[in-house]
Amino acid sequence: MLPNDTIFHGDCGEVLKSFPDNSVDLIVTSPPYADSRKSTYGGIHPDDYVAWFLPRSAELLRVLKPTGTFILNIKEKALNGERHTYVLELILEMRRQGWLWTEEFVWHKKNAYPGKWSNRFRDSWERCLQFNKQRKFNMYQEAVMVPIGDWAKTRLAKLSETDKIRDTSKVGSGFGKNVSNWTGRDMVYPTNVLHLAPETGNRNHSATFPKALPEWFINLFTQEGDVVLDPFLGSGTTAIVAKRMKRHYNGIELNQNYYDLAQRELTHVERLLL
Amino acid sequence: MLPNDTIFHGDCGEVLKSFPDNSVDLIVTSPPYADSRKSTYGGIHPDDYVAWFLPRSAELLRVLKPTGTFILNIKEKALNGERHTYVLELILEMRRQGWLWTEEFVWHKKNAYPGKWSNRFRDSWERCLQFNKQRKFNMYQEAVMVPIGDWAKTRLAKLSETDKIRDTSKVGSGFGKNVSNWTGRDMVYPTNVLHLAPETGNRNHSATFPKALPEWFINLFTQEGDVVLDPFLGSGTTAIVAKRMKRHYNGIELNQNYYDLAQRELTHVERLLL
DNA sequence: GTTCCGCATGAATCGATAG
DNA sequence: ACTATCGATTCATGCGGAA
Repeated sequence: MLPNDTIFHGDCGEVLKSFPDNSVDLIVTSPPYADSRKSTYGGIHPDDYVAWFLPRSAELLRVLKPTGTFILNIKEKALNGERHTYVLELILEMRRQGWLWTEEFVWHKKNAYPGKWSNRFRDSWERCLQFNKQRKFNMYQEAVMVPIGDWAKTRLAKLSETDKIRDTSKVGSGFGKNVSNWTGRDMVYPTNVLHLAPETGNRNHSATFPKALPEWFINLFTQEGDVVLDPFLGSGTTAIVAKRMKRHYNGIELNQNYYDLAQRELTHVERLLL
Repeated sequence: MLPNDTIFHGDCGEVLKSFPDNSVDLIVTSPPYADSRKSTYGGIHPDDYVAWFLPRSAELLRVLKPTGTFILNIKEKALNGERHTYVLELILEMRRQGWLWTEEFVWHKKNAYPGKWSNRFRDSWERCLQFNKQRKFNMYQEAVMVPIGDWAKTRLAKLSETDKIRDTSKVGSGFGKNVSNWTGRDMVYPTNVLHLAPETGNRNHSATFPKALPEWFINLFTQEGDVVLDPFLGSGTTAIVAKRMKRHYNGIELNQNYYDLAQRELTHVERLLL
């Protein structure tokens, strides 16, 4: 049996072995980027990244339902003046593993990390790779429809966290539907480019994973009561968002501090929702 | 000798052989996309694309100056419900050929044409892959600076004491800043995400390659008098823009109709410039 | 309660210098 | 020669306290 609404402390490559086959509707995660969070994770060298990731993605392939989706938020770093190729190689290897590479969304980060270099500009986008087990999968496009016009800037990016909490408690059906309630029929489907600002104010976790990102994919690929898994949970963003949206969550986190933090946050959120 | 301001009729794989080594400052092109412009180009199947492209990129590597840059505007198509992997494979193979993969710019097409599919949204972005021969290349960043955001007006109006010195981040990210460095700035450097609307008006060429795209890269990677090459010239956009910007151009086009069209347009532009 | 304003923060990368 | 560490660079946001 798949445990519901649980987070685990450990390496997802190990923890996932206790999960049953075909039990998760959506995996959405942002794994540790190569060599970047050295102080908190082991710091995997770019050259070793694919070999490190593949056993874990094999487990993810096993636990995902045939109609489910895997969203992988990742970006290769620049090394010796070049973009490293490990993400490209990862896509090719995951296909050999049995995954279908359905789509690549662009997450455009408006307030990207500052800096100036002689040979490149600031990197203001990341990949959100969509993988599936089969060509037919669950997708609820109506749940992420947006007002005609500049959808992301005017709606998604501007909603503050308190706005979302208020809306959730009032309507209780997730934030995408609320938007459609307000604006009536002038709605269109979005594109594969997402405009979201990373949250820079989080003092507890160095990696910015804005709530709106998992929220958008949870709306798009799941319904209420479905199971969302984040095998690299970090400070718990995905689980918190899933819980608020009335989905079941499962999360795995290796780092003790993040695990504790996620536990605390989730307890807090669950109390709020009662 | 490299001919200046000339366009050639033929396959660039052949025509380029008459070009001398190390003679071009910037190559910017949008090659025929796999299998998409079948009626006009032969239609290379996605599975054959890499093998078709590599001999041509080998010639491009030869003719490019060591300080030069190659910008390849390309996007893989969706086939059987998946994104095809030929662009990823092409990047890996071009590196084996000797290219450095310096950067991947995202061209966000704001007015992407509408459409609805059961398993994906509209594709509103394309890759602009930057390749170089060596880690040191010519880049004129000042030429593409953009106006600073509105935030600066209020933020920089009054500086605190910490704003005037180098203030190191407390979280150990190693990032320090001196806010007073920004005062008096009107223009800032852009990021690696380009926001340009495709031009819809050109009925003569099936691929939309807006003038602003080659223009931006010509500004960034060349100075007046430099040589710009487009080995898949199409209706001549790159050559026309280069000419207007006082760069020398060379173009190659296989299709007779596009070749004639580009000739006519260029004659017209050159007359205007006199 | 609402708006305004000050301020810390961030999945970064390169080149130089040191071991 | 090859790796490790360190300093320099600089944009836009959301939060919290003040008005």
